Amino acid sequence: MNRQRMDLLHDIFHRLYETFGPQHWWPADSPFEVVIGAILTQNTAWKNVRQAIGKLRERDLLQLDHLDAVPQEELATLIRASGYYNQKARKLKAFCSHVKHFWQSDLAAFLAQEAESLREELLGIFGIGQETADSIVLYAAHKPCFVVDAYTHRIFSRHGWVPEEITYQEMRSYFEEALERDVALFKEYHALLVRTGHLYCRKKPLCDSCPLGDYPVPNI
DNA sequence: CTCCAGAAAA
DNA sequence: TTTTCAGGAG
Repeated sequence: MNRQRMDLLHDIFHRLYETFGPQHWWPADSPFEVVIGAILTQNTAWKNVRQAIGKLRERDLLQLDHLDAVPQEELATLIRASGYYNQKARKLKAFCSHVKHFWQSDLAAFLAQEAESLREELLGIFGIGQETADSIVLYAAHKPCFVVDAYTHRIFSRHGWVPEEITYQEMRSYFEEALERDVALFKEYHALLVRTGHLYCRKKPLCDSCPLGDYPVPNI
């Protein structure tokens, strides 16, 4: 395998880990709560998602059969703080409905299947795209699937480590082929990249104080 | 490419 | 006030 890439990825990880420490992802009390969070946080700040999940917890809706029984309109008002609430209410209902019909609401059994088939089945559910599917595979099913998000692409393309027009699949392979298949490593790596993107690799980048700021960034 | 949408930082 | 956000569907 590409030794250069392996060294680069490990060096970046250690720098970020030394800087930020463990991120304790995913912040949730159960696999189902991970799924809910993964859908609610789509293009939305996590602070808003926490408020929405708090509302669901108040009503004891952080269980699949409970959430499945709530009308979509009522669910939408409860998750209002997370934005796109009508879309996301429909997405949550679609997930519950799928597991209910195909797995008799046995979420643990659904998540226990082999990683690739789980990923493909997730992608067939309304509202679950590649990043959300991979987040669920990694943080709810605890299988080694590297999660790529907008920050990951932004950080790596800005440094010239990957081409700007790289696809999601190519980005995922870029990491999975160079890193050991370690679930804990994948969980921590993605969390650290999100932290870095959130704090420094913004649309208006703050390279001066960024822990990766001394890596060369080619002029565009 | 456009729509979905509220919250909090900038 | 404007920008940005742990994206995905049509």
